[in-house]
Amino acid sequence: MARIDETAKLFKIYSDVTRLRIIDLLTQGEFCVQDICRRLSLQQSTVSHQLKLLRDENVVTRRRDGKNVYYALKDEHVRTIYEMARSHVEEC
Amino acid sequence: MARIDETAKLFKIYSDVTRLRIIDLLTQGEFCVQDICRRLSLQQSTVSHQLKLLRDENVVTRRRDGKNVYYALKDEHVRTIYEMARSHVEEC
DNA sequence: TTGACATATGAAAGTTCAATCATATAAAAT
DNA sequence: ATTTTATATGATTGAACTTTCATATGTCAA
Repeated sequence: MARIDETAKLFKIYSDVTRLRIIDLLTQGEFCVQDICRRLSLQQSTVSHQLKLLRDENVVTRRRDGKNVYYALKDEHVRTIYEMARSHVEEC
Repeated sequence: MARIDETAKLFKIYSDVTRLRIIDLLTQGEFCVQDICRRLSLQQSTVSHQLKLLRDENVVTRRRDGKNVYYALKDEHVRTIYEMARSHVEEC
């Protein structure tokens, strides 16, 4: 039962369009918050809130460099999950 | 953009504990609505509503036999996605 | 040390979604 | 035909989630 809860949680973090757009961008590399805002036309607050959720679920890593904070996908796992889902969607 | 929307939708259908419990049960075979209710201790209405969502997203198939309606996982795709997510959770 | 820029975060507002209730439809049994 | 059993579904309520607004925190430059 706890296993199913965890699985639902895994799917949930990827189930929001804003978060998925951020993840999609991060497949291209590391970006700071501003970059993400500009590229995706999102408010800074929205992005920071979603990045916090992604961080809490170990989807992204955080690195501060001066005033900027850079985010990147945590590991290949994340990339794999995203790519797999994307390719599954293509097939339909 | 439409691709990302579709991907989010795919993740969303798997992101609810009740739906995931139903999917988990259906990995064992075909069950009618009542069976699902009994096995998972859920109300008939709850189960029917969730089965409708799963049907709309092509996760399950429906087969009527007399008064009963039997549901099963639509294809191996669904099984693959679920198994993959589960095994990913195990690793953490 | 003050001002400017970047990010984070609490609270309120807005939105989506699941469970429940009531009821409709469908099939079989009497 | 009517009752019983199984399933589906519209409407409502309540909870969970996302966005926005306002503001706080952190870093650098002047």
